Amino acid sequence: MSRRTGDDSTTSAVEERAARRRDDRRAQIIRAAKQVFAEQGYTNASISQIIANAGIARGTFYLYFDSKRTVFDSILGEVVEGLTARISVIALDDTTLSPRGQVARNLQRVLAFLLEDRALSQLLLNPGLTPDAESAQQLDAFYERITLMLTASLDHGIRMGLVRSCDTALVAAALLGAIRGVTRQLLRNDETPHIEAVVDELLAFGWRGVVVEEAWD
Amino acid sequence: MSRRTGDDSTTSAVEERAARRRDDRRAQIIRAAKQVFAEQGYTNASISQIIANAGIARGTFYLYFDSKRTVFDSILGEVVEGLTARISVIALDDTTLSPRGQVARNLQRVLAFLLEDRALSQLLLNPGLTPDAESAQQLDAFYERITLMLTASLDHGIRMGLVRSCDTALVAAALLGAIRGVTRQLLRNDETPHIEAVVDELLAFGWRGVVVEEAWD
Amino acid sequence: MSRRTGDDSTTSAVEERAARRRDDRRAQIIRAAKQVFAEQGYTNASISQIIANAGIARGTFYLYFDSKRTVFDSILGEVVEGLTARISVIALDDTTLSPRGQVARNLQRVLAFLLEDRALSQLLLNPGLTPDAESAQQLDAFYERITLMLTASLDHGIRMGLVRSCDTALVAAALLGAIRGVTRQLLRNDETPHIEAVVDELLAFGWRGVVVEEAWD
Amino acid sequence: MSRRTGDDSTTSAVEERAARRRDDRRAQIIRAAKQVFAEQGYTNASISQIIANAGIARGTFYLYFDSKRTVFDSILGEVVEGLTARISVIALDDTTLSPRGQVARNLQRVLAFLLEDRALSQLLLNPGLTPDAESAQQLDAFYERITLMLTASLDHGIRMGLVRSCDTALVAAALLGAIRGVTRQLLRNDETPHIEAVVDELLAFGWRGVVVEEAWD
DNA sequence: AATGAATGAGGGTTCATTCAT
DNA sequence: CATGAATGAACCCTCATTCAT
Repeated sequence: MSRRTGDDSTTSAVEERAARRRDDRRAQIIRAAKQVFAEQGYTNASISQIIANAGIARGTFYLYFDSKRTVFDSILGEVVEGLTARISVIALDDTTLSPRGQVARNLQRVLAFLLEDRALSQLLLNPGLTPDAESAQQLDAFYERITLMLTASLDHGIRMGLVRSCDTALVAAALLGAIRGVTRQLLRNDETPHIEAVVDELLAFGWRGVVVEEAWD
Repeated sequence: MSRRTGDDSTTSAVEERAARRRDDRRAQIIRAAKQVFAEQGYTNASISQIIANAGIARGTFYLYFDSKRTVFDSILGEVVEGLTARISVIALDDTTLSPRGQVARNLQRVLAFLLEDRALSQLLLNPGLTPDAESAQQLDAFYERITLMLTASLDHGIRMGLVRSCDTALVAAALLGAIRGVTRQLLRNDETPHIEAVVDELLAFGWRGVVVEEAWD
Repeated sequence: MSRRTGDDSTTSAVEERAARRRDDRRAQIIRAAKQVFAEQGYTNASISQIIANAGIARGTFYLYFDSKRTVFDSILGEVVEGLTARISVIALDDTTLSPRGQVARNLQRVLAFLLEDRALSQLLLNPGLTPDAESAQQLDAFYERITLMLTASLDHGIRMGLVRSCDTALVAAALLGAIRGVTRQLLRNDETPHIEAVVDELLAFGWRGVVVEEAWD
Repeated sequence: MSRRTGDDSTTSAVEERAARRRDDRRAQIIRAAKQVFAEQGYTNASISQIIANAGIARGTFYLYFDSKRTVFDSILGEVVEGLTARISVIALDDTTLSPRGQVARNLQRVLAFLLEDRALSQLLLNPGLTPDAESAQQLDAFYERITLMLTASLDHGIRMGLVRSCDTALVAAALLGAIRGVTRQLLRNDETPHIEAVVDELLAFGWRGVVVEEAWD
C-alpha cells in the first residue's frame, strides 16, 4: 500500500517526516495520559480528560492506541524499563569506583530520572493508581526484583565481612522503602533539589545502619 | 450519624437494642466495604460488590451511608484515627523506658494494628486506592504529620547530642519510608511474623544509621 | 437473599406478583425490540430505539437482558421454536386425516402463527436482518431442517407411487420457497386474509401446478 | 457521474484513457464493496473493509463515491437492471417458441446471471442486507413488478383457457417464491449446477405440481 | 427498617466522512 | 489523483443513586 514512485530505495523525506509526526503525536498523547493517570488513577481517568489534555479529538486517540489500557501499559512499561536501565549491579572488584560510589551513582541516575517526569513517578510510587490487580503485580514484580537484588548484595556483604549480620530480606525492604520515602518527599516539594546532596544524605543514613563499623572507611 | 453519646437517662431498653442493631449493621457494611476497597481500589469497587459481600440489599446500604464516598471516608478516618491513637510522643525524660524502648513500643503497637486488619493496611499503604486527589491528600496529611513528628524528634536528638547532624526532614522521610517498606513486605507474606523480632531489626537498622555512636548505650 | 418471614412454604402472593411483573416487563421489552429489529435489522437497530419504543430507561433494559445480542437471540429462539412446534410430521397411515389434509393443517397453523406476529415473521423471512453470519446460520439451519423434511416426504411419496418422480431436493426448495413467497405477500397486505382459502390455493398450486391439463401438450 | 455518453468528437486520446482508468477504478471499488456487502450486510460492512478489499486508500473511495450509501445504491441498481434486462414478456402469439419455452428461456437467463455473481445474488435474495427500510423497498418494488407481470400472465392464461382458474396474485407470489427458493438452494451449494436441468425441473413443478395424477382423489 | 426495580449520566469504543499534503 | 491522519456523532454498556412497595 505504500507508494514511492520515482524514489531512491531508502525512506523518502516525506515518509521520514510522516514518521516523525506520528511519533510526536504518540508522545503528545502519552504525555497527556501520564498526567491524567498520575492525578486520577487509571480507573478514574477518562478518555475525555486525556484527549482534552492532549488537545485532540476522540477518534484520534484510537488512531494511536488500541484502548485506554494500552496507553497505560505503554507508560508503565516505559517507567519500569527506564528505571531498570538506570540501575547497574554493584561490582565489588571494581577498582575505579568503591561500592558505595557505585550505589551513589545508581541512586543519582534513578532520582534524576524520577524527578525529570513527576507524573511518571507518581505512577511508580502508587501501585494503587493501576488498572487492576494484574497490572499492580507488574509493578510489584519490579519492586520485588529490586528487593531481591538488594538482599543478595547484603548477603554478599555479610559474607565479605562488610555488612553486619541481619535479616537481609527485611533490611532490603527497609532500604527500598527509605528510597521511596525520600523520593516521595522530593516530589512533594516543587523545587528541584540538589540531587547529590540528597544521595549523600540517603547513603549516610543507610550506611551507618547496615555496616560493621570497623570494616569501613 | 451515630446517635447517643451523652446518653440522657430517658433511653429505653428498646431504643438501646435498636441502636445496637444499627451499629452492628453499620459495622457489617464497613467490614464488607473495607475488603472490597482494599482489593479493588475505590473507583473499581462497586456498590454491588459491597452489598453482595455484606449480604444486604441495595437500598439498605443507603440507609446507613449517604454515598459510596461516605463509607470510604469513614474507613479512612478509622484507620488514621486508629494509628494516631497508637503513636505516643517520645519523652526523653521518661525514667522507666529509654527513648529507643519508647520507639519500639510505638512500632509494636502500630505493626500489630496493621497486621490485624490487612485490608485496612492496604488502603493506608496505597494512596492510589483512594477516590480522588483530595482523599489522597487526607492520607498524605497523615503521613506529613508523622514525618513532622519524626523530624522534630530528630532535631531534638541533635540538640541533645544523641543524633548525628543531618538533614532531619530527609532522614525522617527515609525512616517513615523504611517502616512502610517493611510493613508492605510483612503484608505480602501470608504468615503472621514475630512482631518483636521485626521491630528489633528495624530499630537496629534505623539506629545505627542516625546515631552518634559514642553517645548511646 | 429472599426473605419470607412468617409465611407458608409455597410462593407468597407478593413474590408471585413480583414474578408476574417481571415477566410482563420482559415481554414488553421483547415486543419493542422485535418491532425495531424487524424494521431496521439487528445492526441498525439501536438500544435507544428499543427503549424509546418500550418506554423504559436505558438501565432497565440491561436489568432484563445482558446485551442487545441476548434479546435478539431470545426472539429468534422464540420464533424458531414456535414454528417447529406447529409443524407435525405427515403420517401416511393416519386414517382420520388424509396426507393432504395433514399438510393443510400444518400450513394453517404456521400461517396463523406468522400472521399473528408480523414483526416476528419479518425476522424469519429475512435472514439478513440478523446480527451476523453465525446468527443467520441458525435461521438457515431451521430452513434446512424443513427442506430435509419435505425432501424425505417427497421421496416417500415417490416410493408409494403418490408423487411423480423428480429431483426431490430441488422441488422441496421450490415448495418451501412458494410458502415463503405467499407468506411475504400476505404480510405485505395489511388486512388479515382468510387463512383457509390461502391454504387451499397454495395446496392446489403445489399439488397440481398451474395448468389446465387438457389444454397442453 | 460517468462522463461521456454522446461523445463529442473533440475527445482526445488522453482524455479517453483517463476516463477508462476512472471507470476501471469505479468497477474495482464496486467489486470489492459487493463482496463485503454480500457477506456482512450493509450496516455491518465498513468502509475500512471495502477499501482494504479494493486495495485503495480511504480518501480514494470518496473520490469515486459520495458515500457508503451511494455505492450500495449503485450495486442494487445494477442487479435490478441486470435482471430486468434478462426478463422478456411472454408472447402468446410467438410462433417460434411456445410460452413454456419462453418462460424457460427467461429462467435460464436469470439463473445464469445470478450464478455468475453470487455476491450480487445474496443481496438480491436478502432484503435485510439493505441499508434501511427505504432501500429494502426498492428491492420490494422490483419483486412487486415481477409478481405483477406473473399475475398478468396468469390472468391472460386463464382467459385463454391455458391456466386453471385460481387466485392469480397468490399463485404468482408462490411462483416467484419457488424461483427464489431454488436459487437460494443453488447458491448454497458451491458447485455450479446444470442450469437447463434445473429449469426443466422447476418448470415441471410449476406446471404440474408434485402429484401423480392417477393416484389421487 | 428493608427491599430491589428503575433511572440516566457517563464510560470506552467505532466508524463514516473530511481535508491538508 | 491519491493519500491517510483527523474528526466527532453515535454506539453499547455500567453503575451510583432513588423510591415505591
